Amino acid sequence: MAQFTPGEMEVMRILWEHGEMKPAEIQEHFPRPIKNAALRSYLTILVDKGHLTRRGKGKAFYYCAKTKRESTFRSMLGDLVDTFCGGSSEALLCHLLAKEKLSPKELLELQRMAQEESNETDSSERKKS
Amino acid sequence: MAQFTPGEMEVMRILWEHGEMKPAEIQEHFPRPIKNAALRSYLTILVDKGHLTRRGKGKAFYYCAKTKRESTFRSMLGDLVDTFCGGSSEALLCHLLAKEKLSPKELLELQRMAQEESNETDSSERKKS
DNA sequence: TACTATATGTAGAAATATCTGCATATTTCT
DNA sequence: AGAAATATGCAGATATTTCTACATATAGTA
Repeated sequence: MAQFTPGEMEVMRILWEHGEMKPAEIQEHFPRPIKNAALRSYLTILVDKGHLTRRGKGKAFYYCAKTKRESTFRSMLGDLVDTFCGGSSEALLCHLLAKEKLSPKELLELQRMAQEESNETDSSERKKS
Repeated sequence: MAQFTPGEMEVMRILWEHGEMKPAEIQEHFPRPIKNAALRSYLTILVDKGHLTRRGKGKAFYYCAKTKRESTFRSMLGDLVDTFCGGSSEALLCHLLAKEKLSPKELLELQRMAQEESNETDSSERKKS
């Protein structure tokens, strides 16, 4: 799905975090110094690719992420799992378990919290019906 | 550290899997049709960047991955965690636990296996001393 | 109105990634 | 030696990413 260049990725990160912004604001949050027009060329490309929307508001244009953070995360995580874990996210889980060195008790507690959170998400999405 | 383009990534994957190969062999394993010379331009760039080594063997040059699969994995996983999990790999673990829906028993078993494997790796690396 | 600050539009330069075509060299086989 | 198959060398075309420079537009204000 998504395949962002490094510069595009920075823009998406900033807009995911802060919501709708105009170029000058994004520029301030950029992790390295960048000229306004250079930044705007990223924005134009991202709009063309359908990852951002743009609307005039007062004097300036405001940009907003259309491609969702979560779906990008899933897509990139999937790519990583395909490349390095033979497509099995259980293998990735295994890798993290080896690295994290949690006690069995801590691990079970983490699992409980994780599944609680995902249930909350599910039920809030179920409101629609 | 590493930051591979899509084409470079394919080459690295193939060499990580198969070891030392010559261009025509890599070409056969490439996931899409690619001309020999196009593939070789990837190889030249990867040698220049220090990710591959090259040595003459018989008529042809053979290429071998110098940048390790594991370190690339760690680096890319780290980037993903920085971008989407606030730098905490525990947050990524949490995400996977929510998705995987393992029973507590299965989870603990997985942890046991994961930590055993990583201990084996540790001790084999310790042979050097 | 004229000045200033802020935005946008646009053309295109520079660097890099991807790919093509063709000439040349080396091995192998007859 | 001569032909066919296999490799390499290299020049450069094409596409994309990243960036620069400058012209123009618009709002607010002295």
